Amino acid sequence: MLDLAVLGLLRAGPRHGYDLKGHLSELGFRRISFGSLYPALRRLEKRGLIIALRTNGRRKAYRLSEEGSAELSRLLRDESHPNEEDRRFNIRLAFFRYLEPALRVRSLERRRRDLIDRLGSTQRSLQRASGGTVDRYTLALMRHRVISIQADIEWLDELIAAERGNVQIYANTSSLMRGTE
Amino acid sequence: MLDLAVLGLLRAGPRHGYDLKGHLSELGFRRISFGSLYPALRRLEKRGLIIALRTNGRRKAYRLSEEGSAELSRLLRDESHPNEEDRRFNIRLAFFRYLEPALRVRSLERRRRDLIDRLGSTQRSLQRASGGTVDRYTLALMRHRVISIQADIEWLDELIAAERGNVQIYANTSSLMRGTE
DNA sequence: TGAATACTATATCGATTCGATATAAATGTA
DNA sequence: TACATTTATATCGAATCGATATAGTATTCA
Repeated sequence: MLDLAVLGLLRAGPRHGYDLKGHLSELGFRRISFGSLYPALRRLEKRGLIIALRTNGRRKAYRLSEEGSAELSRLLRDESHPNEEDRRFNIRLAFFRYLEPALRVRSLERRRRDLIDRLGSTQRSLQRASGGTVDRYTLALMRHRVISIQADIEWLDELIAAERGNVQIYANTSSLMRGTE
Repeated sequence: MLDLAVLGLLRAGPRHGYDLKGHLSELGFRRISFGSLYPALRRLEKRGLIIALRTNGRRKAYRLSEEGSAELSRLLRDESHPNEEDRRFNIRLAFFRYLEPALRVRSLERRRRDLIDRLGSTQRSLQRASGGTVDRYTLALMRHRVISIQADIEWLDELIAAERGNVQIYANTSSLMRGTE
């Protein structure tokens, strides 16, 4: 999963470890630690997917190799993960531009099916729980989960529509900038 | 994190491993694997926080010890995790009924501050990215993240209001049951 | 009845990831 | 100059994941 993120970032040009961490944060993957990032870099270097460039000072920059680029494509295409982790899908999406356009809609639709499944089972859980057995906090949690999944599916529908018809997404942005306070 | 979940579930009565997994799924923590659950049980048993009960057959049920109950309270109270993981907060919330009522609002408000922080930094990322440097998928991802955090904060506000005023939450449930299709 | 299939249940293994900590150079700033 | 912050890499033990093994029990149905 980190491999995917690292290869994806290096696809745009050479970067060193600390720099990668910064860009991952910008992308929203804030909790990825150096304790996984640096080992991942050595791992990828050993596999020949990235190549260390000597730079001045303590920095060790890496660039993507041919094999690395191929591996990135493979990971982006990869359909062997049924019901993949949210984080993993998000990382894939962040590098969607490197996925063959023809495969993008398919990938989004697969994600949609996963979420529909999840919605169903979460709703069933909720319905069982609504029988009065469950305390209000758990119930609140379950309800919020349903709403979140529904919102994710609607968002995905917009992405799919945009992908199909080249529709403009999110015409209005002002609400995104209001501070909830 | 798993410790918290296991202790929380056992608080309501003895259960065996497979059973715990099932209940975790019901609660929405679907991706917790046996590869972490069983080691966690042995870990907790070794620390004397849970006690194995002999049952018929292959089952090994566990019950919470006095120390386990104390540890659960401690973990629920725990404020040493600034900006805790979403998953961890959700697990704490699922067992909120075991947290002293006076501490509940505080805990929710701390979570709210964390989310406000996250909202701010995510919005700043988005604003930087909107300068035209970033592709549409990454942009879509960042925008969706902002919206999700805003929704989480609003949900939290309802929880806080309910906690303070004993207000009924979610009067209307019908929309939660519609299948998005 | 008996064979095939699914479900329940525990366990283990290597690899990955986390979270905390150490170290030190460069840079800012009082 | 002295001190704090930021940049940067590294390491360590522990937690978690994901896949796989094993085997008893229940269900199905030919």
